[in-house]
Amino acid sequence: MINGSVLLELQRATHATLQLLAQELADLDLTPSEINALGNLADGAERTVSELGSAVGTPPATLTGILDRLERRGLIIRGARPGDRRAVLIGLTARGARTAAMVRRAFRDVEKRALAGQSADAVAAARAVLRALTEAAR
Amino acid sequence: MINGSVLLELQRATHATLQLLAQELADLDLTPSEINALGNLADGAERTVSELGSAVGTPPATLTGILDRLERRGLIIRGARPGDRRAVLIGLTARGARTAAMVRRAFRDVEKRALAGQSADAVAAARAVLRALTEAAR
DNA sequence: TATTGTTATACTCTATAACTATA
DNA sequence: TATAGTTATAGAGTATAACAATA
Repeated sequence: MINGSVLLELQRATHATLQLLAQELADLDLTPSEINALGNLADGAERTVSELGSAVGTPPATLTGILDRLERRGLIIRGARPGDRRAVLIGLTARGARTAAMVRRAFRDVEKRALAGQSADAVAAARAVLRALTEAAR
Repeated sequence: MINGSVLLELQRATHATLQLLAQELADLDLTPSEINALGNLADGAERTVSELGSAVGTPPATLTGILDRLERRGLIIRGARPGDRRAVLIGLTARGARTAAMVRRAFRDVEKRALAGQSADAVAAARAVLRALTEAAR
């Protein structure tokens, strides 16, 4: 039964949750990609463009535009990586960190609400499956 | 740990598998959205634009453009629904059915390969989690 | 009046390849 | 030569609102 395909369900869930997140964060005026980028940066660690790209799943060329907008809005800064001046380190500004914290909270809220009826084991299994799918696609 | 967020892993897995699928189906020259639409239509059942839209997770206005291209390429046909001439029924052409079958096979291949190391229980749990996320976002 | 789908608009995302700077 | 990132280009996806046809 193709409509029970894990991949179809995966895409359905992604679209649905991204729209919900964009709604909940409507005040911040962020696109799905911007939400995704900030969600990944929310831990405060700096990342190169390539590293962030592989975390969010978009190629560097696409990320450039997304980062341009985030930088123009004062949410991130681009800096040089010591020892390799080709690489660009992406970091959050103070304002970006506050925004990212709101994004992170929205993530948690949606997860908590959506997964309330699921056992911890089921969620752990789901994570493993998601990671396996991601790994297989490299 | 935010980078263990289920939602971040969800988006990562979706991006990664969609790119893999587009690669494997490169000969068909389909975009991710077209792959998603054909994957949903592959069971041969006709659907209205709204129904297909909620299955793939895109609003009708977006779907119109995707369906325009699929129709121009002779993969789908738009027909009227008996009894309600507002609705448009989307069906596969013979050629579209063959293309959809290839899409479906690629889905199965990717799933089989990616989930080889996962137990049936884990996959079932993952499906349940995906459905819960989808449901929560309605 | 409400619903279904399409149009219109403006912007964002995407792939690809060419380019610059650095290694 | 290879790598990191940006730019350029053309096309695809998106949200929103307005619209036509039908219910």
